[in-house]
Amino acid sequence: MTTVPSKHRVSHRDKVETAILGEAVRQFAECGYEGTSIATVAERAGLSKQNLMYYFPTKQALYQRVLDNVLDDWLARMASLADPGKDPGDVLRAYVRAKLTFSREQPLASRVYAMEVIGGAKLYADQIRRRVIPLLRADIAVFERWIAEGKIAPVNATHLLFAVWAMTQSYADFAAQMTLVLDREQLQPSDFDDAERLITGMVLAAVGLQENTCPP
Amino acid sequence: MTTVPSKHRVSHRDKVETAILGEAVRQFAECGYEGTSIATVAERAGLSKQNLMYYFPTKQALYQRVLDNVLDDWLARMASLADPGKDPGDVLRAYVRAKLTFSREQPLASRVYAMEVIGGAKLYADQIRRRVIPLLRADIAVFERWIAEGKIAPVNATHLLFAVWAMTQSYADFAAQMTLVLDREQLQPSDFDDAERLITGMVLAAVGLQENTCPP
DNA sequence: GTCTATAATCAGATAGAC
DNA sequence: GTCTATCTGATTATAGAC
Repeated sequence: MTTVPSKHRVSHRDKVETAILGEAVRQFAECGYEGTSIATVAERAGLSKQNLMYYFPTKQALYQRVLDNVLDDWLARMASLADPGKDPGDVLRAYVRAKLTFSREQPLASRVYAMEVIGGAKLYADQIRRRVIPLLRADIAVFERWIAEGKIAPVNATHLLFAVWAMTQSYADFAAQMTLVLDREQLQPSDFDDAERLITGMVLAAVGLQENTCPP
Repeated sequence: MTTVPSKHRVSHRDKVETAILGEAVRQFAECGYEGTSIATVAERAGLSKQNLMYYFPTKQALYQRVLDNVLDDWLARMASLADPGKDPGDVLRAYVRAKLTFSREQPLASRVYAMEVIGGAKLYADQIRRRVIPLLRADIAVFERWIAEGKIAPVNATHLLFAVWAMTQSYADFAAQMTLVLDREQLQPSDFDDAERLITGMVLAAVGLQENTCPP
């Protein structure tokens, strides 16, 4: 049960767990929870199924750990971006950029989370309630305060956040369709630059911080 | 193999297939392809698993039919909305409304499609290439023509379409998370009204057809 | 078209030697 | 910690009577 304290900086257990989790997030993202077999994950991580189950006693435990890691990473990037004291334009730009960076750097993580939510979040609703919703509500409250102070145009703050979430998230989740439209093997850095420009422009125009005009 | 021509307006086969497909789309949306068992679908549709397999010889055949129906419905709603001769504002409003209506009326269909794309569209990439991409490309071309004619502001038309797609689609796919934020059992008609107002406002502001200003 | 019966396979999980 | 061996249950799919 307990582990002997290791003198190595990175224990063997950590190394093996990292390898397992790296393959697990890939499989869960591609095939979903039920479509993923722990035998496949084990094989690609370079160990036997039985050995994997020494580190993660059940498939659910593995899945929960993957989701926990996804959420940890995401929360670390997104926490306390929205500060009512900062400039609204700066915050909105940073917000879009941070979410888009997550989609670019951790597309598999994004897809695992998306699949869980689409399926109704039956296994993870409680964690979302506890860890995600408060953050989203706080962000919405900041937007609403700016509106009350007349710093941004009076839009529906909740749905504005939904919109930002959706637009940025889709560059991970719907990448397969986007690459078909763009006729590429995979999304390029320049695609993310284009996305950031367009989304930022949309959001700023929506809240009255930027004017997009037609040429006369 | 072949069916005797029926004198009934709706054949027995049609009725049974409709019942099966109705449960199948629900199961595939909730549990994904691998997570769905045809035995469960059959039971909820009121027949035996073996009987279901008389109508759909394999699980894949059932899944393909579900996806085909999803796409048929979506294409019927979205085809030829973007007409370069029409008023850009009217077209964009209609586009947002049509996609949002689909998310409200057919959330399960939307989720099945989303899961397939997130997983890499391994089974359905060809159909998407043949039936979806041309439509999206045509829409993009219309947007670009309006830009060239100076009718809307010069934004990246491709990513504008991605944005509209993402924002509207998310009211089906991410409904589970939205209801947690909004603290509701399920999304209400008023939520879709709010969404339509915000998204339409964002899109029109982005292309310079509407000014959103802060109060002074 | 619907049923009973069953084949064939594969999954997650456990036991125990080393 | 890692291995061999095995259990148990579920799943897709088929065969054939009626």
